[in-house]
Amino acid sequence: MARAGVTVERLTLAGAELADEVGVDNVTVAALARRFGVKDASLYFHLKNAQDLRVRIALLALAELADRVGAALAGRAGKDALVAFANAYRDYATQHPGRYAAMQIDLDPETAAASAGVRHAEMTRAILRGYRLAEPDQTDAVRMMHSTFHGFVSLERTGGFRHTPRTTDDSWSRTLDALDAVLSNWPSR
Amino acid sequence: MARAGVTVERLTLAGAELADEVGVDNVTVAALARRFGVKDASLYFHLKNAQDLRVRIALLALAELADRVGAALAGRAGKDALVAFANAYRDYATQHPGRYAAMQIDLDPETAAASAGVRHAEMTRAILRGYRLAEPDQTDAVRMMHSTFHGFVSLERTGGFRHTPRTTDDSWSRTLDALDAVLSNWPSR
DNA sequence: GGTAGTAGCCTAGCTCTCCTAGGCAACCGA
DNA sequence: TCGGTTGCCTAGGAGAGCTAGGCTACTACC
Repeated sequence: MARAGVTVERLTLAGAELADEVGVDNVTVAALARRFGVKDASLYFHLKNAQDLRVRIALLALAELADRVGAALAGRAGKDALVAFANAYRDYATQHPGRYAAMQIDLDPETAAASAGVRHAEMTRAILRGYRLAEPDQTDAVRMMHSTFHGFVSLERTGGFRHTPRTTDDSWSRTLDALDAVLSNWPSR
Repeated sequence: MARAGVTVERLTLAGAELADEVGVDNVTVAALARRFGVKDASLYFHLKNAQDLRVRIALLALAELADRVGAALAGRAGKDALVAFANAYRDYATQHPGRYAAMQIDLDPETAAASAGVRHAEMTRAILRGYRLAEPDQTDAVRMMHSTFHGFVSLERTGGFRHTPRTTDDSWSRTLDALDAVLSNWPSR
């Protein structure tokens, strides 16, 4: 009997594609096995369990997004960098909704610390260099920025903005203007 | 045989409690049936299916949150109203993580239109009256506000801020200051 | 080039969830 | 008091998650 050539890497990638097609919640070990023409039980040789698969997809997505954001950020500063970061972030979520949703699962601390999430944090802080914020304002600003990006993208995905006619692209652009404005003029205590 | 007295309302409430205890994803028809001392199949007399249950929990949560926010907003205006709204929102998410997570599920348009989500939108717009923003800035500001709240609360829940020592309460407070500042001085095109 | 060991897949089978079909008993109104 | 409806039941199928144990293809080493 010919071997299917299954590896954890191929499983994770196929799982990520599956997530983008049918949503993370519908990424099952059984469906993935079918995609490889293999029995579901066979995948437990490569994966600890179903949650392990989802965590791997999340880590892949984090790394991919960090790569994209890093590339978008190269050679830019100030508002230019802010907009590039934000658009790379939003574009990734739009093109890979399943991967983006997978990123939101709760990683345990050590896994999170070893993930590309750390690179995200560094890059977010790098943007703020253009705005000259000292601690603890910097941390607060990083958190606000991340909240705005994630919140907007997340609400846009789940249809939270659907009831108003205005295009989300326009609101996104103006939200970035507003974010730039408040970062440039961070209110003092 | 004595009847258990199961109703859709009681099921929804118990489902919401279950969601807060074990997470929305673990709210199963079977677990709910056990809680009522009844067979799982019996619940399908009251519920269409498992998704129906989750939608009902989401609608309950939306209504509860709208009530809280409405109460918090009474007699307030300007930044005072903004902070009251934001804290009511965040407190609800903290006290009812399962309900809050349930709120994020994608409702179909007519269900959403009939939900308390409409009241949320109205109240969010009401806050902005204190900031004197005209359309389309108002819509953009509403979206940014909602994004910031949801993003912050959501990241806080999933542990996105865990890697930095600063307390999230402090960052939250400063984020609201920043939001107030940018709403007071909304950048023109 | 034979063979021992391991890696990669299999079948069988358990539990759990979701859901349907069909049955019976408790309650309610006429 | 006697249908009719309501509320629960049992039985059972499909699919997901996962374990145990077995067979086979490849690899490495002599």
